[in-house]
Amino acid sequence: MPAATLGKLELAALLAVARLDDEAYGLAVRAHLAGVTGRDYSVGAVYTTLQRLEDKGLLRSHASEPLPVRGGRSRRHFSVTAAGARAFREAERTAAALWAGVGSFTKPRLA
Amino acid sequence: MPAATLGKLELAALLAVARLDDEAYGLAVRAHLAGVTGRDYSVGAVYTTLQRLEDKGLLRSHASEPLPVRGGRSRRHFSVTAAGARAFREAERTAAALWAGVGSFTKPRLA
DNA sequence: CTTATTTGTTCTACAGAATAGTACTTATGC
DNA sequence: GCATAAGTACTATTCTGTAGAACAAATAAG
Repeated sequence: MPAATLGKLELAALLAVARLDDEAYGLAVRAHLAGVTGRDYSVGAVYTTLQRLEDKGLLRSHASEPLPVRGGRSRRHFSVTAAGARAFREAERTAAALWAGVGSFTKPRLA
Repeated sequence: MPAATLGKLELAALLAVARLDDEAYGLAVRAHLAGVTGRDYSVGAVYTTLQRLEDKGLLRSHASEPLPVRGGRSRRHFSVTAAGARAFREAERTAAALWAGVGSFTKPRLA
């Protein structure tokens, strides 16, 4: 199976992990998503999505050592797998095709 | 309600209608989607989506006169409403923000 | 040391979107 | 009238989106 296509939040989360790189853990991803999409996803929404991506083999995770700061408990760090990178590029191609030609389409013809 | 965000197929269908303009009816949209996304959506998938968009007020439709060709029955033509155009632009902004900075990200760091 | 506070993650549920498949309708062509 | 083509509508099932509360672990406070 060609991994079917990613959902929108899934894709956004995948990109977030890729970008955050070493800092890619649950709450950080959530914060990043808030910045990028302009909306506030619930904690559950984010973790569920990350979990699904890992189940699909697009992400992998490992627990970090606790940090010596207040509330500094162990984090679950995510990273993109090879399959994840592929899915990512495919999504990129599709998105490009989708939006191609509509660049100057800021004023669609209304009925 | 801020119209919630559009699903991926919904967005693709909205764009298809906008582009096809006068030729935006069920099967044509379906064909366009196939070209753009590279995958074959079932007939049902397309109509269900278009219907949803109309229910949300992002599209409107009207029946055309039957064409004098074999099988040329009346088509249901769709067009983008003002609300649809707004949704469209908002999706465009979000997509831009999402992909911004990942342009040269064709080779994500793997774990 | 006992409690409060902070950061982080897991669990449980449900609504909505994606998607397929089949049936139904209306034209034309013989 | 009957076969065929082009379209659309209906029904059902799975997957994704999304929220909210519960749970865990670490340090700061008193």
